[in-house]
Amino acid sequence: MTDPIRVVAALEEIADRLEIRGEAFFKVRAYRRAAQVVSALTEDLALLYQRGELDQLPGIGPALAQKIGDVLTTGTCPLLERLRREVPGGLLDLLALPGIGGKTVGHLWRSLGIENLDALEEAAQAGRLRELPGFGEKKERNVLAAIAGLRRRRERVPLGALRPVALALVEALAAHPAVGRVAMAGSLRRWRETAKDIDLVAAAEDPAPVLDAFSRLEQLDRVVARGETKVSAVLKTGVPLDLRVVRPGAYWTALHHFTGSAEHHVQLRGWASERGFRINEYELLGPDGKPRPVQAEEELYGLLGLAYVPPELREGGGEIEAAAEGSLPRLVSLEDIRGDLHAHTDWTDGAHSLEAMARAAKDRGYQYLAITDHARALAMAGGLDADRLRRQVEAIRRLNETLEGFRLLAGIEANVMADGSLDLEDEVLAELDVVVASVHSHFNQDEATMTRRVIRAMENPHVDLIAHPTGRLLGARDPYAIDVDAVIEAAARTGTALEINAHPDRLDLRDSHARRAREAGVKLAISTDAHHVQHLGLMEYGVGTARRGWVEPGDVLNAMPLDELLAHLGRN
DNA sequence: GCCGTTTTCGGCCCGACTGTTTTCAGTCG
Repeated sequence: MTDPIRVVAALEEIADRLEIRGEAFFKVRAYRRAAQVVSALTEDLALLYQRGELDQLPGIGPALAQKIGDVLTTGTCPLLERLRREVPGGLLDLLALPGIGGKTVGHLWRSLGIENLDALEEAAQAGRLRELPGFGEKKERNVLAAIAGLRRRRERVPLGALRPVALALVEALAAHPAVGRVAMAGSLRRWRETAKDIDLVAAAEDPAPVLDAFSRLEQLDRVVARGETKVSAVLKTGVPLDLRVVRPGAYWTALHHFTGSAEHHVQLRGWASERGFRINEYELLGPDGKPRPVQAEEELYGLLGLAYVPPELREGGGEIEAAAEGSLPRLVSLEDIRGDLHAHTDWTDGAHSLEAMARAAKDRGYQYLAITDHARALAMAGGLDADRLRRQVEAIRRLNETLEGFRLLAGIEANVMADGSLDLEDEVLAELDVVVASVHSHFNQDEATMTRRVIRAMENPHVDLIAHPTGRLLGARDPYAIDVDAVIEAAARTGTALEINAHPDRLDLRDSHARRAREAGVKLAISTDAHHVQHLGLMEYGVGTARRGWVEPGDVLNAMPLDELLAHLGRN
């Protein structure tokens, strides 16, 4: 039986290809909507199928139920296969270009015979796009810029796409009887926001059977190189991957070596050599030239007279000096997090009810969850106007009476309009526990205008924090032009917190900005922006990013217990 | 393609913006 994720992917692919083919808008939307319904499902999709209850789901009738059933049992369906023959796959890449949608892709294909990114780039460079109705020179330039941006982003894959894959591979390896220890290394272990490849390190007395078993894993597309201790392969998703298998005695030095970063190693080896030590992939050699046994990474640093440097800090950003003088931060961890300050419900574009979100947060051991649905300017998401918001606040207050040891906070994600005003009146905002403000429109303002706009929003005394302050979508959209340092300065001055949006497609603020913010004394909120109960689990990505920014629990708004948080927000 | 105290056809979350137009199509959230 196929994974529900495959079903969602198939429905979305059908929608994309139908749209390119010029199919009726509402038909396309029916497939998109079905994909959303399936992905938000809390019941077991396969079970619903077996009971013949798929067409009970909202937006799913006999035709879609049939197709979902086909995909569940066979991995595909006749319509999808036909569309794959009729619509070139290269056109799907074009949909990822900002400013290009299904209709335009269809025109480009039918009028100019463009079937992929390269052909589009060539046509734009040759000035052939402006021949199309609705196209001009400016749009042609925008297309070229969009292609360049897409290429730049695709060199590295967002952490959120690779980490689960790496964890699954680690799990598969750990199950092998010959494997002692195994872990992911490289930039994934350092929680870097994107990665070029997956690095795994394992310990085994005899590497050969482990390498054999690994080479046969179904996730691999092909093995590129195979040596005594190493396999290089490419996953079916096209991501390169290295596994090294070393003898148990060399595991910790190998893990450390392959965790990096290169810059950290350069500095660490410099420090070590000044003290007569040498470090390589397999061992730590003392001033006497003899290897020192290393049973953990802590020991490696300890033998060199340094405090343990967590992987997230190993970037050559002053961590060696700090480890030497004992001034490394006590990094925030998942256990410090007491709640989540940015979440959506089915009152707007979230998948689940207030109660379901509250229960999920409570089950995670949280003390609180802020409901911050979209405000009215985000019309497509069903943004709340003052009346509906007040009704939601009432519903939250009522629900709180039934939730023991847990509190839903009534909030809003207000839109920062083009001029920096908000799309709800101050008197409404004053009734809320927490006000999150964010930019969802006019992304292409110049830097000065955008910066003034966000700062004006922070100057509103009701605004508690700015969500995803730079607006980027990893691998999809560059940040808008904004002077982050000016925003940090204004945040410090106005006492406004800045969000580290934990969604792995955002991670915004990014690590380096988070570090500058905390140094300026700005409070940070690590928030998931959950639109689904499962998104609450993305918190670890935000924490990873915060750790890379040297963030301590005391810097984090949602590391505060409820009463302290309410006092900080000025609401008791 | 789905759906129905607007019920078997004719609707289907909506408003702003952009780049192209001279009244609008396409995109975005």
